[in-house]
Amino acid sequence: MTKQQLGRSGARSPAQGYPRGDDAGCHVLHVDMDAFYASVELLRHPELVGTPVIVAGGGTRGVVLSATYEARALGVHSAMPASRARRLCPSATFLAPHHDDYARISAGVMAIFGSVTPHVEPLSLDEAFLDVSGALRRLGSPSQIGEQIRTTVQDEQGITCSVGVASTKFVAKLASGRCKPDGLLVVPADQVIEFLHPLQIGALWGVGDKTEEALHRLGLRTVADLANTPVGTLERALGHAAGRHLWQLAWGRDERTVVPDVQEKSIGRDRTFETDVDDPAVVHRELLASSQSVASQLRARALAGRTIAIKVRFADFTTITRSRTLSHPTDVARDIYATAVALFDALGLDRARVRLVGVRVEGLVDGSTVAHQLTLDERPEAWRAAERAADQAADRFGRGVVRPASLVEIPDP
DNA sequence: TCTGGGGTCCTTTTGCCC
DNA sequence: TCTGGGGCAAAAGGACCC
Repeated sequence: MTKQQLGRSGARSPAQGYPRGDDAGCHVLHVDMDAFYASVELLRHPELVGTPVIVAGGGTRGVVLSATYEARALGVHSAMPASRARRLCPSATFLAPHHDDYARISAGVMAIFGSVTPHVEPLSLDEAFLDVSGALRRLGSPSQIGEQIRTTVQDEQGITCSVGVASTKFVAKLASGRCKPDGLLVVPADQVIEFLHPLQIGALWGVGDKTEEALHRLGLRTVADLANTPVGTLERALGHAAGRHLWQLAWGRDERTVVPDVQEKSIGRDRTFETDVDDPAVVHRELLASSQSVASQLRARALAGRTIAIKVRFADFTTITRSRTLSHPTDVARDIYATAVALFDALGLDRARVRLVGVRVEGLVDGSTVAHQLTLDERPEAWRAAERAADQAADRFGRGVVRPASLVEIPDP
């Protein structure tokens, strides 16, 4: 494992190789698990360590969720259609995902972060920002803390992670990406520009295919090119917010702080059918199942929402959304479903081939303070009570028992 | 090569009110 | 009564992230 100019430390090398003061002011850590889903699968399949392993969504239409580095070496990457991955890498072991395992390991990892500092901002199951400025006296320098985290995660959870250490969130994020797998990279505060400017534009957090294309059209390829372009030009090409934001990032400026306890803004569920569907009754059934799933998640988190949105993706992959805002927030599946079906039926589809449907509830508020008023049904409290009872039964006997019963209980209007 | 499922944020359009 | 426009919220779409 090589040590790069900015202070990469390899797998087990100690943190004390850094010049004193190297990480001064670098109070933001970005910790990212390496090939998270695949690594968790290897815990159950140790015989596959060192071989190409690909975790892919179920069904014929799955995509790659995660792949070991042996598979990545052959060109496999996440979000790639599983069918293509199979062609690229026929010798790989394909495994179905086990989300409960990932959630359990993730909770363990987040608990380790929490023992370092309360200032933890999870971004997903497998990564988080930490602000360690309050932990320096107790635990050492930021890079020492990073190494402690790496060791503890490896010892307690059996998987490796990479840590970026920097003075801002987005540089920490880029740093962790550039020392993967199983590394740690410090970007000293006075070397941020040297770190950023040689990078390709597409490496920036927030630049995807479309934005990269737009910037290439302006003849810009590196972060230095971006930094040396008038901000007005970027605003015209990318929109006001994105243009200005990227220009700021190109100069290493990122005011965002680590925010623990970020509140969710929406909860939803969508499903891709195994084969395209043109029967409205089948779509309705899926809307019902999704409405029930969303409602029970809302109740489990004591949330309710006012805006119901549906998403419909057609066979040609064009996607539309429709939404309606209710007079009061709800966490009742029956209300969500009634709204979702009304939105879908209003599309007036004449047996169009539907690939995916989804239901999302937005405008979330604290569900415990919501006054439960009459909305779509004259007896909403009765329905809430019935659905709560179903929640409890599901807790006790498992989802499989209750869901079909609920499907029968709530007739199509 | 044929594209998941969970989200966030931003922009543009539209309808409404004054 | 007609017209214009500002301001606002909701709706819709799209880009992006993991």
